[in-house]
Amino acid sequence: MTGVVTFPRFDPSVVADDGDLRRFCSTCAFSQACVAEGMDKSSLGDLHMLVEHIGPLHEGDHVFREGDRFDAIAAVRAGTVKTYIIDDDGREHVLGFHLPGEIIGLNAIDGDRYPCNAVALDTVMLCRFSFPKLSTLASRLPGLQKQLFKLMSRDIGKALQLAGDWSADQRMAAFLIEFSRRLAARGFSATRFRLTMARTDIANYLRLAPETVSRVLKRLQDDGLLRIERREVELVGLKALETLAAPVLRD
Amino acid sequence: MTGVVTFPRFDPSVVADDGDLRRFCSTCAFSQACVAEGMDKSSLGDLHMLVEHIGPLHEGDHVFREGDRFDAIAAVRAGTVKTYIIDDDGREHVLGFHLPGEIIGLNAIDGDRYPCNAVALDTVMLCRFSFPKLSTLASRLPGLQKQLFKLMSRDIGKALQLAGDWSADQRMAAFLIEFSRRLAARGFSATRFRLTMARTDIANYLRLAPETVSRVLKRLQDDGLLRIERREVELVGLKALETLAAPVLRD
DNA sequence: CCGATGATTTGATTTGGGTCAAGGCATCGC
DNA sequence: GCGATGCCTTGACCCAAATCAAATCATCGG
Repeated sequence: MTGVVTFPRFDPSVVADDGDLRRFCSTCAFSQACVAEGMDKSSLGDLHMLVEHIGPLHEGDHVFREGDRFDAIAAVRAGTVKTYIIDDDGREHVLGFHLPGEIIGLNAIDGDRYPCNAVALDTVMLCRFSFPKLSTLASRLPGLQKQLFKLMSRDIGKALQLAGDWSADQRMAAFLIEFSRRLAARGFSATRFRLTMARTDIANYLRLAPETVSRVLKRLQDDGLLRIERREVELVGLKALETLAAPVLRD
Repeated sequence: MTGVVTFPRFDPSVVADDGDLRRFCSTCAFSQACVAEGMDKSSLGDLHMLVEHIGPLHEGDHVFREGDRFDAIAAVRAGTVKTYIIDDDGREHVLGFHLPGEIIGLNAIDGDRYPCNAVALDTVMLCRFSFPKLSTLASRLPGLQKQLFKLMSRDIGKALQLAGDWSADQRMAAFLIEFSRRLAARGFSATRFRLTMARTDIANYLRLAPETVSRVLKRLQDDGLLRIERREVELVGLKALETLAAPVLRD
């Protein structure tokens, strides 16, 4: 890969310096989705009443840690959050990467403590929602309730997808395609982007060794399906990658 | 294993012949849990108003199939339900086994069709809850809403557990211990029980080959951790099995 | 009882991905 | 600039579990 490729990047400072975070939040994916699910727009104010704006958090800062008392879920507003656990042998298991508009903490609702850690991979802004308050509000706003049900249901499906029995190539392709789609849904390029996480994180997410991640990426590059240089990725053979990922993503 | 061991078994006919299914349902785990989450007992009637009793289904009967229009979740009242998908190569991926008191269909809420199949492994009785009606009711009954949130949150955690990177022995031990605990919670023996599913089902659930399941069980038996004869199991070394399963179950 | 059928076990062999070890290559503080 | 640091890649080798093949066992219809 010659001539350094430039990638569109989400720049949190655009938001952070905006001065009116509430205005941003009113257009955030979570609020929008609630409205899409039938929540009256006039209720957005109620929802925003209980939002607490958090951030900016910097790379390595934790949103919460395993064992912390659970009292709130959070919508990522900018940046990437990694959720993970450390097992008895000190191995890290990455549970997910969370992009702007996505919710973290849904797996903590059952139980009074967070069952995992959440750490910022870059500069992160969050909307924090007290969960007791949110569920009280959800009783009054069916659109909000429905959106919460949907989000949790989706997370079950995503986790089961990850749990499936797939080859290293299939896992990697599915990861790249899914990441690409999530970026595209946020207005970024589906074919050129920057990975916000280290190879080790990808490995721990896909349950592979970092060496395997490296080798699979090299193989996909040699086969002309993608170009990758450090964390900059270009998906050249999007179709072929989608075919490879199809059984995992079920589409 | 000489002298045939007898195992306590859940006999659905006891319920099916009871004649008053509603009475049974009023004491089912789901309703009880809603009350435990703060739902007023006087609201049990409202909940039962929208229950539709299904069954008995027999071994091999499907509760729903992938692609069916989603309109209801169901609480297992008796028997065991297996949820699974078939991938492009015709391989079966088992998503879960569901015992009395457990809910199936929660991963279908996001989307208008069931994303998986659900089949009876033995004689099954179900309580069917229209999901639109249930969520409407949940708006009025915070205890019910809370219980639904918790159940879904728990399912996310369970799925992520299954997704972890564990050895065949750890997976098998975790499966047995979890199954044992779920039976114990329903008043059955924690150490002697009958597996309601085939080796192949266990294999497809744990993402192992059936031959591996067989070999792991043999090894655990040779090591004195359990005795198994066809589907009858006795957990002899419960402590040792729990130790083996601990990193998976995180306890 | 008997053959058929499907589930399970057992043995032999293969292999995908892990582990170990060694370099390469950006980035950063001094 | 330059060594230190951490991340990433590459190569050699190994192993847990898969695959392939075949035998055993339980169940069941007739």
